[in-house]
Amino acid sequence: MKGAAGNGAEHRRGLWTVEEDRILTDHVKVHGKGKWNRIPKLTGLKRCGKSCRLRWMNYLSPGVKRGVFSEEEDDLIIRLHKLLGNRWSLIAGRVPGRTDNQVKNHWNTHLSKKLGVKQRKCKINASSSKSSKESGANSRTELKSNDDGSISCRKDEAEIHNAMEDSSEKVRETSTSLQDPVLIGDGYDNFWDPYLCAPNLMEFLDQSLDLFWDGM
DNA sequence: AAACGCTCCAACCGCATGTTC
DNA sequence: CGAACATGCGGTTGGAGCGTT
Repeated sequence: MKGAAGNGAEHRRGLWTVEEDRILTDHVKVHGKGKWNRIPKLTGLKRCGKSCRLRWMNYLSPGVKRGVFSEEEDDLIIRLHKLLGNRWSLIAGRVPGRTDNQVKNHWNTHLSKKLGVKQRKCKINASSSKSSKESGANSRTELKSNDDGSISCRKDEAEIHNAMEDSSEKVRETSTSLQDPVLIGDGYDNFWDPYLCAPNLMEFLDQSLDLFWDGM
């Protein structure tokens, strides 16, 4: 795998064995999810907590669907990606049984080729991990729908405000409503950034999906 | 049969944010 | 309030498996 930095030599790396899977599954069944960093100590697994979490979330969790993606799933992912960009966790949240990693892999290996889409970078979600390293900061922005229906976002409010201001010109030029969405982006001819106009993410998604289903 | 190249997915990394103390 | 720890995310990559030469 990648460089030795990070978890140290005390942790095993690479593919999980059946025995490791069994130990982790047994532990989660008994103790539940969470406190991943304690699992190696408690179980004797020579894996870091992050690795345990990832293995459970992406493979061992009973909710995870295996096997090939159906046409319907493909279609849903394509539409959601058009709406959300590379926000894989959000997309996966709308595709039952699929994880963000599965969706991301499927997009990168199948769907992007199928559609002939260049890997786009979200306007706000600007930098790759490499450029993040170079700049010393990750400018990723994440949308989250809260219980009260509002949207919270992992980014300084000032930056958010600036981004919105920055885009306001496009907003004025291109749209004032959901029926006439905000169009930005480079990979697609048009990209509608929900971040710029949605008061409520899930409501927005539902509306948007409806519009896309109707419009296609 | 061996060597090579390609595809695809599991897993890793670095970073940001959230939580606890 | 700040430090330490825990969790979650997206980008990237190693390598198993398969097809081709």
